[in-house]
Amino acid sequence: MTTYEYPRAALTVDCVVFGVDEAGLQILLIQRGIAPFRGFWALPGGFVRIDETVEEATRRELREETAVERVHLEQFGIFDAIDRDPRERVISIASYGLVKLLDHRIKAATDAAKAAWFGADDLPRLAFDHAAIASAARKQLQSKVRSEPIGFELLPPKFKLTQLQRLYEAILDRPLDKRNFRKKVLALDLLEELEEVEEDVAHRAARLYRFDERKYRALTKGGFDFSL
Amino acid sequence: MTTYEYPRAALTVDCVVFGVDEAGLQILLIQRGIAPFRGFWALPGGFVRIDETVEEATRRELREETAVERVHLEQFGIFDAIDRDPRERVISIASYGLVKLLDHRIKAATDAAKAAWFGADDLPRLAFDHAAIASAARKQLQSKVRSEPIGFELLPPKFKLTQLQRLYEAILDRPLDKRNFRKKVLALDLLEELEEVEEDVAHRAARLYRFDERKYRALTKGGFDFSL
DNA sequence: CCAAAAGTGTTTCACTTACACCCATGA
DNA sequence: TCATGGGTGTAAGTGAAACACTTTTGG
Repeated sequence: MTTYEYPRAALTVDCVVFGVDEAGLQILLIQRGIAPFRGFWALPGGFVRIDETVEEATRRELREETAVERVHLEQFGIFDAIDRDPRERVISIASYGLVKLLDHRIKAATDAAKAAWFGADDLPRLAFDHAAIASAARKQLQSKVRSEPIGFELLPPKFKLTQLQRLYEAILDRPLDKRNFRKKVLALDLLEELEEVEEDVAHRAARLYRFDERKYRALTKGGFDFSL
Repeated sequence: MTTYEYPRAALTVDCVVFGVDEAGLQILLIQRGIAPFRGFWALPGGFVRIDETVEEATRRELREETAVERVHLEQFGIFDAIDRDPRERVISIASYGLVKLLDHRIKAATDAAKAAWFGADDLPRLAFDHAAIASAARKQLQSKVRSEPIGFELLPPKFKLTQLQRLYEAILDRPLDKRNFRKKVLALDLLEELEEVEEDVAHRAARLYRFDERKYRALTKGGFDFSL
């Protein structure tokens, strides 16, 4: 059991990094410099080293390839088709990541590896089976957002309810009723209403809110329903 | 990219096989014949070969170690702590499996490897991190059973509603109201009511039902709520 | 005063929950 | 006739969905 009868598959991680801006849900891609799929856009990712966990590998690859550092990660699937990589047998563990776009918009563009954001509905042709991975990630995000308040990971610390609503609309890909949305999200009692309001806008200033992680942790034991 | 800078982790699969009988939810374990953890009970599983998918590896290991053949499998997690295997770095992909206990009750006991069923609440001390894997599998099963009718995988083709209710009670680990359960499960319109009834029982004979996979497939696009 | 987004309640309908008794069968 | 599980309906409460106008601000 310390020697092996069989050759091993290689293990990689791939990560679908989501951000949201005015244009909706965005995904971070890198352009490959080497074959196969040279010149194609692809998900950031790479091989898992023997002395790191899967999450550590994912964070390391994101740092190296896209300079993304603060990111909420969730593993969501395994991609293991025998021929998904033409070079050799590679099994990939897929995660999605959520970042506050403003933090990362510029960094990604200035990193050595060519990285860029694309609209989630408007991805270029991707290397390997990355299109399938990205599509699975969106489905997973849609389903996860109903049972956990992960959406807040995508917003700045202070935000207005309209921003939050736009975020959920982008993720769920359907319009939500304003009054019902506010009623429900406030009823969860996870938001702290701040004194501050928006400034310098040509219309009524919006009240700002902050996600109250303390209240969330208190609620989280027992699970709850976040569906909208 | 065809040679590697870094040594590779080994990739394994582990499977939490669930069955249900009168005593409730059961889990299938094998007793280890070799070190480490010699003599301990463990989840069936083993190394993934280079020419098989993760699901194929899981099915192969189940066949080899427990003679379990017909099983509904779902991957649910990755166990990747650096030191989870004392021999070397091993990353494991965990699945749970659902079997009709009657099919497998005897086979498991007669296979070469020593295998046996244990009450899910009454597991022995397990090898490696298998206790954590089994516990995660139960949680996952509880949550999955709310969104998909996987419970039927655990029952014989023809069953009575009381059996189905006992099954859900075993999985969810709480009592359910008989009238509400029947109302809801019939309202889903996934069951075909058979002409046949139970026989040779010392009380009123129960009507038998069959899961209608056709109707399920029709409903499945759009997703639905199976919570009880 | 106009444009643009913020903010606010009520009604309807569907679903969930709680709850107790009679029925059929074999021993 | 008794013991055992099978089978049935209703009322009250909760949550989801639909829906339109007034407020505030800067230009």
